[in-house]
Amino acid sequence: MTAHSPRVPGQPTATGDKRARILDASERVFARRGFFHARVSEIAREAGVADGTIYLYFKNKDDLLISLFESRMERVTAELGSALERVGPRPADRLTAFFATYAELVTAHPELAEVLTVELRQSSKFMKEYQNPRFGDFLKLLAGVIADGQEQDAFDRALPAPIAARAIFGMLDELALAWLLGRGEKFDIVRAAGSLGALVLRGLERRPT
Amino acid sequence: MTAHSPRVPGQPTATGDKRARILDASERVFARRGFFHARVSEIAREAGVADGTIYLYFKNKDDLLISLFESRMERVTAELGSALERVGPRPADRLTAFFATYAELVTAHPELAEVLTVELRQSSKFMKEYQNPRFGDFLKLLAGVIADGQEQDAFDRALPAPIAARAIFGMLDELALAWLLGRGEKFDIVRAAGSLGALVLRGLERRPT
Amino acid sequence: MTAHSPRVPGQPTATGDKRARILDASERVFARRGFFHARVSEIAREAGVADGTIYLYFKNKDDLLISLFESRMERVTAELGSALERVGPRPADRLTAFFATYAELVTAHPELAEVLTVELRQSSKFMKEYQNPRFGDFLKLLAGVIADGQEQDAFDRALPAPIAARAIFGMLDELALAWLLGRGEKFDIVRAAGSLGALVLRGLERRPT
Amino acid sequence: MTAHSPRVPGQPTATGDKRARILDASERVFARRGFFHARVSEIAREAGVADGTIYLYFKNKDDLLISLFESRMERVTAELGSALERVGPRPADRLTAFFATYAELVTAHPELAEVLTVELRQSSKFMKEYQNPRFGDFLKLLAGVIADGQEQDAFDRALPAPIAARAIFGMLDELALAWLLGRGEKFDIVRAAGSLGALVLRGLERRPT
DNA sequence: GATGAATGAGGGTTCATTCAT
DNA sequence: TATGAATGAACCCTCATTCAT
Repeated sequence: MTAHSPRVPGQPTATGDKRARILDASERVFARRGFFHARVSEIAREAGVADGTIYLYFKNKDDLLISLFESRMERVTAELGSALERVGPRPADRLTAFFATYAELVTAHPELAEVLTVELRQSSKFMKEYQNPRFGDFLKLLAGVIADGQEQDAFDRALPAPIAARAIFGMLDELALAWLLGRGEKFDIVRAAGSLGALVLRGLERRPT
Repeated sequence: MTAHSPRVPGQPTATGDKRARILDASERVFARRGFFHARVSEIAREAGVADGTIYLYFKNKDDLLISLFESRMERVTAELGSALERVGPRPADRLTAFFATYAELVTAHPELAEVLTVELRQSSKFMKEYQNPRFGDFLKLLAGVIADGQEQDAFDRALPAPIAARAIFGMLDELALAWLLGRGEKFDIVRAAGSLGALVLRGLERRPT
Repeated sequence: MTAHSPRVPGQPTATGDKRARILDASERVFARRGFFHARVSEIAREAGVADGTIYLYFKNKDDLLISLFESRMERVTAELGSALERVGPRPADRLTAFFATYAELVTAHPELAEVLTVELRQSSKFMKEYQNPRFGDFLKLLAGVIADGQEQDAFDRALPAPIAARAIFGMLDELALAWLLGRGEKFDIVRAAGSLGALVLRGLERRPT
Repeated sequence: MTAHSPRVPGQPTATGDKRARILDASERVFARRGFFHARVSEIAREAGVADGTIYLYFKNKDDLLISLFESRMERVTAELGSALERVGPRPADRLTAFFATYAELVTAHPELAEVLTVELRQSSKFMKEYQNPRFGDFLKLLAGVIADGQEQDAFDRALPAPIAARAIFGMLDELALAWLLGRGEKFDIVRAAGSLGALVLRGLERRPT
């Protein structure tokens, strides 16, 4: 590590470490309070840095949220991508794996889910200029599975793949929200996602005549 | 309606009219700015009343949002309810009508959709104590259709009806969001909802063996 | 009672009755909340009239306080005046009676005492233009007793009578305040006033050489 | 005092300086407008700080008033305490010094007197929970002088020392108020306090039979 | 006279952001 | 880089007062 640490993207540096700590803290605080009720100073305290330090790594509070989305959506998409690879090329298997893996991610990272579920939507509205490219990647991954199925004549073509992907995300997202808010009477989200996946698959699959 | 409108208790009066104007204004302003960025004074100006007047009808800004939800969800549920009645008793028909009617409501009332889609979620988080009974009614209507289908052996029983209802709402909600934000490249949401409804129906229906 | 009810000062009229109810209510509310924290609407509710009605009898909230002072100080001065008359002409007896009667008034009308003790002072500052003539009468009554004693060579002349009167009022006022705030551990204010009166009398009386 | 003032814990620092400036400003503004009419922004302007800075040092406007009381009563009690020490142990001398010093403090710090005289009373009512420990210390100092006199058989025992102290404070306080409000026709408060002190002393002293 | 719904000015307080150290 | 004290714009809400009925 030299005095002028070279910024290697994706490589943790001293700087990168502090940046990551701020992102982790903001994830917890946004999950706890929501974006608008979260205070920058609380994030700073939770990250163990001074308030001003946050502004060395992020332009402002909005940028912090956006950066958090990008960071986390990137991870989520990567995780789902490798899960799909593991199950092989068949669209039906991949779609099933998508549902299962998404549900597992939610249970493993409820704070992440809380932020993505609630705040992503908020932000997509009041930051219309922000195109959220990582969320686009996520949708493309899902749409790709569906488009593959359609091209292979395994899936019905009535619904354009991007719209189907969007609707499926809506299902999973709402399922996650219900699970997150239903503290106490929590249902089994992994099982529910499995049934939902089966339902969607049946709905998509072309019937042999 | 005579010049001296009779005071029928429980019926909207001159007072009810002002309350309604405030709710209408808040719907537009919340849709435009989002709840947090909306200023009470802007709602007042848009409603043609003084700032303080709002506080004669609503406890505070939060209560205004909650009241807006209750008012609008009640309407939406009523609208969907009568649409379901019109198509008769068959669960498959009712489910199809649900998808179609929801999409029509979104196109007819984009501001309402904007508020429900984006702010309902926000509020369900930061007002965890608020149980949102009207949204519950909405879900019950949908869950009832599914439960009926399951009882009549028309629909698969793998997924509990309330969870299926929740997931379907998520689909439609996300579809609405995509449509609302996709200014310019707007797809046909009614057609998309139709295809989605068919997909879900196929997924739910028990296959003849 | 004719249509234009003649305003006979000091005579209760239909109007006077409502005015009196408002004054009574304001006494209780000012005592309970203090002038600044008292709300006009609370006074109206307590008086059983509409908010606007108060403005038919009083110019504004300040005027309500001033009118309350005048009304109550008039009563207090009258009460003290007749007590002094009952004990005869001797300044020493009259001074003693003043202390005793003041203490009795406080115990009999704690709400009145609360208002006079706390709010009179506040108002004497922020309403410097208001000369408070009834409080002047009150002080004159007391100063008169002292001046009589001085003229009769019964009391020392070192202190001008108006200043002595003011100081004595300060004593009694502070005593009342201590008694009012000391809920629970209340001392016997009548006895304390008696001792204080004796102390002041000894201090005032010219010593036989 | 070196250029780099050493950080002695408990000693005023740069921070302490700003706090003191806010307290000084609030003293002037409260004296000028009264607590309720004083605006926080006016205090900030007068202190040469931003509005928000006040909230770094004080919880809210009420806390500012309370802190002002504590700060000033502490000073007053300290000043009176050292004056009493200077005149020696005799209760009669100490009581006389108390009257004189109090009057001198009022003339030297009229704004302080204005706040203590008018606002202390107000606050003791609407902040009943606030026990005002510094005012308690002040009263204890005075009560101590009287109790000493009573123990030494120099003063009459009819009146409990705390009540006598309270009454004497009432005298001085009312005297200060009359002096402060009597702009233009100001009497000589130091002389008046001297006469009053003599009066009280005569009243307290046990007569040789 | 009496009402009370409506008004709207006013202000305490918060908190994202800055910058001297 | 890092700090955190200081900033000051922004805003929700209160409540004395008015006036149409």
